[in-house]
Order: sequence, then C-alpha cells, then structure tokens
Amino acid sequence: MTDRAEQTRAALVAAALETLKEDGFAKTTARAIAQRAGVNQALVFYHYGGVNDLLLAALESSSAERLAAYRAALADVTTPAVAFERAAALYCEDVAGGHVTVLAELVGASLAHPELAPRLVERMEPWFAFTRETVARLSAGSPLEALVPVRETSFVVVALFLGLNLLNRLDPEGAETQQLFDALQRAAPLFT
Amino acid sequence: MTDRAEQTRAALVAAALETLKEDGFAKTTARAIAQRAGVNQALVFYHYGGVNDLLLAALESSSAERLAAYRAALADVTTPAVAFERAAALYCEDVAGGHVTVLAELVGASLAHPELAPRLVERMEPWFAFTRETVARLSAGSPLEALVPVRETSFVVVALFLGLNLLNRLDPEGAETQQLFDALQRAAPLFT
DNA sequence: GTCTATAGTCGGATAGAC
DNA sequence: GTCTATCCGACTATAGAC
Repeated sequence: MTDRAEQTRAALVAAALETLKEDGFAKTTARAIAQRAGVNQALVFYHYGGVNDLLLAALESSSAERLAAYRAALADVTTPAVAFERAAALYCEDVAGGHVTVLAELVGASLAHPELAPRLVERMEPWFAFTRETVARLSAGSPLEALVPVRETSFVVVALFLGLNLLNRLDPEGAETQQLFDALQRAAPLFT
Repeated sequence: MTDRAEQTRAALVAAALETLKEDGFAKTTARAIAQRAGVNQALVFYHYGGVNDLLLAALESSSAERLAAYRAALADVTTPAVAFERAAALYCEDVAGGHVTVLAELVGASLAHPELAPRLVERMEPWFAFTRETVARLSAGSPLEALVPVRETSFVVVALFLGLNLLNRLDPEGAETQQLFDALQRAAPLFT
C-alpha cells in the first residue's frame, strides 16, 4: 500500500461522506464521488470493489468518530436530566455537521436496497451497545430500574434518534427539534 | 374519465403499493409497476405524469385508509395504558400488512430524492394532527397535562413510529418490537 | 495505481399507430 | 386510452494503455 494509494482511499471516503450529506444517496454515484475527490471514477472499483462498499467504509469512519464524541460527552453523566441536555447538544452538532445524518441516509437507502441492510445492522451494533450501557448506568439505583428494561429502552432511544434525524432532514425548516429538546430539559428533572 | 381508465388508475395505485412494499423504492420503476398492474408502462406517464406522482397518489390512498383505522381504534380510548395496547395491535397489523411501511419507504427515499420531501411532508400532516389530538385528549385532566407539551409530544410519537418502522424493516428477524410493546404495556399503568 | 475508453444495462419519457 | 417502438441519459463495471 503506497502513500499515494492511502491518500486516494482517504479522499474517496471523505468525498463519499460529503456527497452523501449534500446530495443524498441517489446522487452518490461512483462518478460523483470520484469527481469530488479529484480522482478517476475507476478507482472507486479498484480500491473498494464498488460504491456500496465504499459507502460502508465511509460510514464506519464517520460512525466511529461520532460515537467517540457521544461516549466522551456522556461518560461522566449520572442523571437523565443532564443526559438529555448533553444529548440535545450533540444532536444539534449532528444536524449542523450532518455526521450522523449519514447513518439515517444509509438506513433510508437500505430500505430500497435490501442487500445493504444486514451490513448496516452490523455497523449499528456499537450504537445499540452504547445506549444499553448508558441506559443501564443512568437507571441503576433509581426507582426506574425495575420499570425500565434496558434492552427495550435502548431500542426505543435508537429508533427515536433515527426518526428525529429523518423528520429533521425531511423538513429542515421545521423548528420542532429545538422546541423538543427544550421541552425535554423541562421534563428531565422528573426522573431524578 | 371512462370506466376503463378508472380501473387502470386503480390498478396502477395498487401495483405501486405492492411493489413498494415487496421490492423497495429502488425497484419501484414505471416498468415494474406497470407489469404488476398488467398494463403498459406508458400509462404511468399518461395517467400520472411520472413515477413520483403515482407513488404520492398511492401513499395518499394507503395513508387515508390506515389513518382511519387508527382513528377508529383510538377514538374511545381515555387512558395511555389502553392507548399503548391498541397502538401495539395496530403496529403489528402494519408490520404484517406493510401498510404504513409505505410511508417509511418513501421517507427513506426522499432523503435521496429531495424533490419528494416537501410533498411528503404535506401528506404527513394528517398524522401529526391525529397524534396531536390524541395526545391532547389523553393528557387532559391528568397531572401530566402541565408537563407534556402536546406539540412536542406528538412530534416525538411520529418520530418514534417512523424510527421503529425503519429499524423493523432493516432487521425483520429482530424480535425487539414485540418485546418492546410488551414492556410498554407493563409500564403503561404508571401513567394513570 | 491511475488513467482513458467503452461495453453493457436499465429506467424515464415520448411519438405515433391503433 | 392503450399499445409498440424507440430515443436518450445515467450508471456500473471492466479492459487495457501508461
């Protein structure tokens, strides 16, 4: 693996992410990615074997970076109230930077392209694991512990996160999201 | 508008829905729909002007029918506990019949095809209105009323519904959904 | 490793006969 | 209204020169 090749691969991954965020899955073609990366279209196939594999590689890199941010921000949180607050801030970052939107985009796309689905599910597992850990930690020792089944709750959290991303992307003008997190923060103290 | 034409239009709508549910958006082409409907491909353009317009018409018909079922099932419900129970039953119907999955499919697709998004948002408004009404009715008079802002709550409900549909479609083997509604029903009495 | 060129496929859309 | 036939464009993917 030469230096040049490594650069090309990195450029392709970055270009894939940008194209996905700015133009959507349907316009994220080998041609579009390569043009944005400033390399030839054939290199998508040479390096990644195809567009889908490149996109999954791109998701992996984006997802890892973003999950690390979530882990860091929620590591020392012990109350749901603070967790909601931090989650709202991270979510706003995601809306602005479009990072986790990449996941929503691919989830949407894999409805139409079933061959993507299982490979996507694999790559979502770290997020489920993270929410399970966090839910378990936050509910431990509180009266909620007996009522809140960790597995189901984390499933709901991920579903909600995806759904919000989707609605937000559908209607970017909608001010719903910010209002929602404001409301959540007002409601959060109830849990403590 | 002759009788024959009306039949053709109906066949196209039905075929569009089935194709969307069984094959996903990417494979829902004018050719595929027309073949399933047993008519010629050109009629998609003659009657609807294009594939997207046919799909939106199909969504409208499916959505109306389904929304009516939800309204009927929740009309006489007065407690969140029962509402959860009914919602679980309806959701299971949707999973089995793929009805509201059509919406999830189009939402996913419109991430990739931004021109669909605004027209989709229009057609989702009845669902937002319905959840707003229901949330308002269920929280009225309870101690929750002051804590639960109707608008934000209904937004969350719709987002969650979409997200669950998506996750469920991504991983049809996952038994999460049923477990989830079981858990919801256990937790529901708390609200009363 | 990277490029050019191109084969092969598929879907949207329309013209014109019936 | 419905059909046949066809054009056009966009994409994936590969072969082969450099």
